[in-house]
Amino acid sequence: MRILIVEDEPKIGNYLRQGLAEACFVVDLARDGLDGLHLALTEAYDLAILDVMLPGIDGWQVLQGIRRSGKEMPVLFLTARDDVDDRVKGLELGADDYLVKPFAFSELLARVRTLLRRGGMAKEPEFLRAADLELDLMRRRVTRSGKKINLASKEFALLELLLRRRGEVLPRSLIASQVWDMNFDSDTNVIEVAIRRLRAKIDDGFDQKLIHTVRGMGYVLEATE
Amino acid sequence: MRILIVEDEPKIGNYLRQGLAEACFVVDLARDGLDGLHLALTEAYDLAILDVMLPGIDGWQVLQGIRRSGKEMPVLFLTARDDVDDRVKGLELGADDYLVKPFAFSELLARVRTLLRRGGMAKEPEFLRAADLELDLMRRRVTRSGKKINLASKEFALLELLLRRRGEVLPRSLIASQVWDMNFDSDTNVIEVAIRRLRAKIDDGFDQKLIHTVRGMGYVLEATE
DNA sequence: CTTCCACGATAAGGATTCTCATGCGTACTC
DNA sequence: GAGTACGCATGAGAATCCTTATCGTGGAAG
Repeated sequence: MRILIVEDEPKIGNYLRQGLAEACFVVDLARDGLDGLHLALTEAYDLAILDVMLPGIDGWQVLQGIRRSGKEMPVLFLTARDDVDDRVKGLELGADDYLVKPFAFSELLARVRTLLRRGGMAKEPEFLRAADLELDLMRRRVTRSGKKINLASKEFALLELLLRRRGEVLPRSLIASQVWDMNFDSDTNVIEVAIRRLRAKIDDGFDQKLIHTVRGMGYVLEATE
Repeated sequence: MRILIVEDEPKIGNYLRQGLAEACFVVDLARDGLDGLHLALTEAYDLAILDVMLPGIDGWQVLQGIRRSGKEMPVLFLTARDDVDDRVKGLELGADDYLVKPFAFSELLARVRTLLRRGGMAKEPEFLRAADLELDLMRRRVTRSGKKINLASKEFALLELLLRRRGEVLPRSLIASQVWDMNFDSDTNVIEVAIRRLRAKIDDGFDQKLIHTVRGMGYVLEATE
């Protein structure tokens, strides 16, 4: 699988190249937008990773150039934390996914694999919803009935999992593996505690409870009444 | 690559099978020692993952049976946190690596890959040392001049990295990627803070400092005088 | 030699997350 | 129906880790 990286910061670029090479990808690295676009048009890649902020022409323009040429490989955008609008714009222009800097390499790898598996079709959704609860994946923000709710990172990860598999009863083992990178320790109740904290933030004070306990099975997020 | 798992707890066994299958390994799962040994002897595996506590014959006996038959594939042991002696025994019997339950799946995967890459030769060391500092990888314990030092997990990971590459100057970017799963955020000083905490525990109060700052480069652990 | 600046050290504070202890409710047994 | 065991809920406390702010120091430039 061939991947094109367009990234001007040498530290990041080299790290990505090295990390992806170790994961058995063939990687080309371009240091600016022009080089990147040129490579993208003359070579055949299965995926492109574009930084938004680039010297010369920026990531959007590279993306536009790629799409105009008719190339359809999936594109993953790298954006700075604050430039939310950039992210929206990138998705509108035809990016398939985005990643906010700073990010964990494992996160990048996971997304790269996902994009390659499904060939770039079916973009990442931007929102997850259930009843009046809304989770904004891009902005990493959560609201219920329009009211902003602040979630810590574990809380967010847990809610994201519950929402992605809304209606399914998720056993603890699954939750542990997804949110905690797996932990077979039975003598801990981190999950209960985390659920408790999450409930306090998204269910307490609301009539309609969204998180339900299924005794002996696990937890579901459901908007049934 | 074919992997044999011998694990009686269904939760763990299934999870391992699934996770390793997703990582493109061919996996067989045995629920007890006898089945496991039988499979190990009749089929050809590139690696075996053995739980110590098993119904019927235990993990050591399976290992002994494997070795007696002349099979040399690498063996990774899974042990409970408390049974330290078990771990030592396992290594003496010819295991190549061990993992303490509970563990992160990513950790397991990393070790599996390492073992497969080097074909099981060259066992994991049990200790890392520098001057009078000793890090016990199995017990996850650290002593200096024989005095026990309690380290938090990040501190331990950092010290382990420094010790594994003792004498090398490690740039921040490397440390960040290894200990923090990479983080390109420049406006944080987590590393300095972590180094500080680590120094407080292993260098403060000792004449011979082990952690040295190399201005503009990074940090080294060295026992030079 | 002095000044300035970048880099690192350090302290303090806060946020997050885990552990532990305990309470409650449900389901099962007798 | 009473007793009991188990699973989950909850609260309190602590450990760990990160952020921010400030200070110090070494090295380069003038």
